[in-house]
Amino acid sequence: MANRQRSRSAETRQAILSAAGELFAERGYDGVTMREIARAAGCSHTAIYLYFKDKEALLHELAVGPLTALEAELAAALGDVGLTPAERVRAMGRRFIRFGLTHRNSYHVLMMARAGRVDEEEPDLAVNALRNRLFALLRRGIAAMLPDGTPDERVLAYSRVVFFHVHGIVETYRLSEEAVPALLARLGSTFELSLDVLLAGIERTAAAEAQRGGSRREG
Amino acid sequence: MANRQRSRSAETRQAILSAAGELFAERGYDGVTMREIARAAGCSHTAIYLYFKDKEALLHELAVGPLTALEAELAAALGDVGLTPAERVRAMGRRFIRFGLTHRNSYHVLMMARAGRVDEEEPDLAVNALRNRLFALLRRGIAAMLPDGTPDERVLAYSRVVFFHVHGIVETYRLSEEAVPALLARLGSTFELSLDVLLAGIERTAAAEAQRGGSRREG
DNA sequence: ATCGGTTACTAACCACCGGTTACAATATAA
DNA sequence: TTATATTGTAACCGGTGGTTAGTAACCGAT
Repeated sequence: MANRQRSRSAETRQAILSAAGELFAERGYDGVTMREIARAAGCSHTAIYLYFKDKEALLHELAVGPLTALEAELAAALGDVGLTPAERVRAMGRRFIRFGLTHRNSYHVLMMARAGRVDEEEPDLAVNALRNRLFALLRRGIAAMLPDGTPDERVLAYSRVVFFHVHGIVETYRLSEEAVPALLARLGSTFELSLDVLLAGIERTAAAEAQRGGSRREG
Repeated sequence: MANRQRSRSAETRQAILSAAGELFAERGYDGVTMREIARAAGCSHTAIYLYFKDKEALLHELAVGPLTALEAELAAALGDVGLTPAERVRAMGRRFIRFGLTHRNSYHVLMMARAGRVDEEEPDLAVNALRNRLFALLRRGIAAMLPDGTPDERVLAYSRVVFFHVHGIVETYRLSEEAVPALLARLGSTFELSLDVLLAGIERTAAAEAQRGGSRREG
């Protein structure tokens, strides 16, 4: 049987993936060359192209796992019935921030996936679908904390606001040399304050909006 | 006299700067090569190294002007006595966002300037000083809208929160293909909502904090 | 046992990058 | 006119991501 060849191939593929994962995490996507990955994986750099279309495809494949895990985390936060709607959004924000700081390369893939690619095939689509699902989870969380009957368009707007905020936090420290635990020890309370401000602001603004809308409907 | 040479040299230098400015704005720093800049400037790529240490120094020199203009804009917003403190912070946020979206490369320089460089000389320091001054302006704006007697440490924390937010907006659309006017037409009201949420959240959170602090002091 | 085809892989190469060096042309000062 | 800066370039360096032509090992079938 062809098991011998098959497993050899799978091992090489896995070695490439592991090596690339470690190196990307250590020094970032641009800071790592295909030759380095190959050296760490114990093959020539051309062998990588047998298993992955190009460097970016390698990164994409590495990102899908963590991103799927993030999706599960956000879904869990969204479904936590022991929390108020606002607390659920806070939990989602916290997890999103922690994820972004921990899996910097995966986060980058998530953000940089071009929305409207035509010429590509699978991997970009997978990431795009993932991104849409993540944003949908966020929207559901936001919708639950807004007054009943808030129109979809407003839910979308508030979701964007939340995204801007947490994305800003992640981006601010994405390239920091500081390890995540140290970063959270130093700035965790600032991040919490940030979420405080965000949620309080949404509640207040949305309430004012609802009141305006209500009185306008009455008048 | 040496005017002939001097002006020739100045012209070449300026041609390089103009070409690089246009190309960077069009296709981004990484998307442009020194050879392209040289071609557009009408010289060989090695000539660029006569006037600029390296590609990054070219970008830095291009960024100093716009960043200084931003500083003036923020200072003007901060000094606008016709506005309430919160409105002044809103004006600063608006200008910061517009700047970030309009001068994407300069913005990038501002954000990426490594804080603690040892081996570098002038240009990095200039950008760093600029960044510190910009953040100081923001802090003064925030301090004015917080309750009297808010400790510096809290002012800093709230300033970070504001920065996270506006930075998140800029980062979200930094790589968008959309032109700035189109972007603002489509999302300007979302950005305004975002600033609404941010300012309302700060006021509410800071008030709650002050009350806690006050009652604690009283008790 | 061996032969043909598939699989797994690589050496050599491509065009290009940012940056350096050794050298030519020209304008200026003496 | 001659010596010296100034201004510029061609050729090169080590490196990149990626391609291609070719090889060695394995596999199933005769």
